[in-house]
Amino acid sequence: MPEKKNSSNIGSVTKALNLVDLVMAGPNEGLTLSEIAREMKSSKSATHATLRTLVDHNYLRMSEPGPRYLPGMALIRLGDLASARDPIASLSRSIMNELSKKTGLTVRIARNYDGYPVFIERIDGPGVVRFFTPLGIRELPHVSSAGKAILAELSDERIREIVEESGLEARTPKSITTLPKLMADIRKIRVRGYAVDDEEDAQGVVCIGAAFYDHFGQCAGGISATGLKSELPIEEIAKLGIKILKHAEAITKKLGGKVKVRG
Amino acid sequence: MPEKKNSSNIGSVTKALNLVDLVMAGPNEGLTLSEIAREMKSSKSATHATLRTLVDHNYLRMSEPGPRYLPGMALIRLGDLASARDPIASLSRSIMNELSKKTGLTVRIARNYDGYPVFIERIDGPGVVRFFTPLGIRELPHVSSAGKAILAELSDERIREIVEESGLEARTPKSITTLPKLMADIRKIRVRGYAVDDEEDAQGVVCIGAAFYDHFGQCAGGISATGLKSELPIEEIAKLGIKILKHAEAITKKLGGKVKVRG
DNA sequence: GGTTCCGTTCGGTATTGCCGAACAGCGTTC
DNA sequence: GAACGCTGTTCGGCAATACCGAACGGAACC
Repeated sequence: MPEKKNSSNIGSVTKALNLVDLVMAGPNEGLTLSEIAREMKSSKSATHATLRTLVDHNYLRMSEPGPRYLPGMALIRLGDLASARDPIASLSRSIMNELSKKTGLTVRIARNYDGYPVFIERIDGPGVVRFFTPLGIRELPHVSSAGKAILAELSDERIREIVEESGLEARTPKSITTLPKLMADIRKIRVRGYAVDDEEDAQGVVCIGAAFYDHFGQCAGGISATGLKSELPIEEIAKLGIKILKHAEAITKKLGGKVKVRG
Repeated sequence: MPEKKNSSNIGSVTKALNLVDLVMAGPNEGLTLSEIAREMKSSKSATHATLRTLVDHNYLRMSEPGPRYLPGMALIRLGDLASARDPIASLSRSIMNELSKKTGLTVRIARNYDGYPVFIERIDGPGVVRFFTPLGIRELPHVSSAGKAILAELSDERIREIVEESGLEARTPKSITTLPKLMADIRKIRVRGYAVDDEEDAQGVVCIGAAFYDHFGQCAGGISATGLKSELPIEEIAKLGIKILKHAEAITKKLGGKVKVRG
């Protein structure tokens, strides 16, 4: 996913990084050299050289019997390091754990990336249900509680910009798909301090989120708790909202920020 | 850390990947272009092009005010994906959680990489103490319980090879530094099924580990629990060993392997 | 044994990534 | 205020180098 198609990038590096993404998106058994070369529309020899370089750096590894390429251990190493070096992720971890234990829900935090949420850490709930929630991806802001909590911290002007940029895609019949409806929800969020995603991203899935702030008073991101609709009756949501707001404030304090006063 | 200095690698890609490592090893505030160019012994313009490519792919990002380079969100994305795609890591997670909850210890699993342990997942204990335990790195096998548990599954011949390759570095006064002592410990591990690292890697830190097996009957890796020596009296260790062995067997079953019968 | 995939290696070509110089934006210092 | 040092950025020219295609060697399958 090359976000910006900036020219004057180094071609061989771009190719190598795209190749990593290709292997990551590939099947669990891995991909063969020929498959990769075909997909990359490049010669086998050139692809081979790139692959060897990536294998030498452990970005990829070869499967045990068949010569197939798989994700390598350097990716785990870099991900772990990046997570450990991210002040928001590392400072929030204990608070996320606490929230997950108290509520039994899956807890996530997102960074505020120019108004868009990027989830950077996740603590799965104890139940058998696992939510498909990839990390490190710039997500649409209007279909997650953390995203909406971040949106609510922006100016109305900036919200309109973002909506114009990326639209209001309907993930479910309950998704917010018009700007007036979104703004109405944003106003509610600004008053009560927490956001609710009631099956707006996935059917049967509810999540509640609140924003936290850095030492500049800027919105640094949002924390959210996710669960099944059947486990979260309406009357619980308000209570949970307050609880999540409290945990968001705890993160704000850890980041050295000022807790927002709500009227 | 380029493991093998294989020639005929793609230079610009190698440079780019080394550059990622450089930023990862750098300070939390990030590195400037000039600093990176100096360190890489390359011109600013060339380094700039490489950096831009990495930023476009989100491997790196720029710090908010000052133009400094920091780890990007793609690393978290790839690490999360790699972890999710690793069958050992994803199948073991629930078992690791259970073990951590029961014991209150930090639980880790390592893959068997040609006899060397590579830790791929970690669940921190509830306490305030955090152990510095990076993931995705080929570690020395003789200073961790998971490493020794994996070693015990190899032939004596292979163990000698590994010791010759990487030596027996002393991390603490209690580290095993001679082959006969290592072999004596290995024999004990083979009998009782679990390995103990009694302050052999770090002072005041104890860990206990056991191996698990894949459907070929090969040792796929090891699981270990880590805690402070003061929390783990000698008489507890045997009990804990049995407990960890049981959890290792649970992982073996999930991997479709056969549980080893011990005499 | 033939056929068809696979992965790997090897030179020739021209693409392309490198360098150094020059420019522009800040902050400090004199 | 102006000069300096440090940034990051851009541009053209040269040479290195990453590409390609062909050829080889091995495995699997018919």
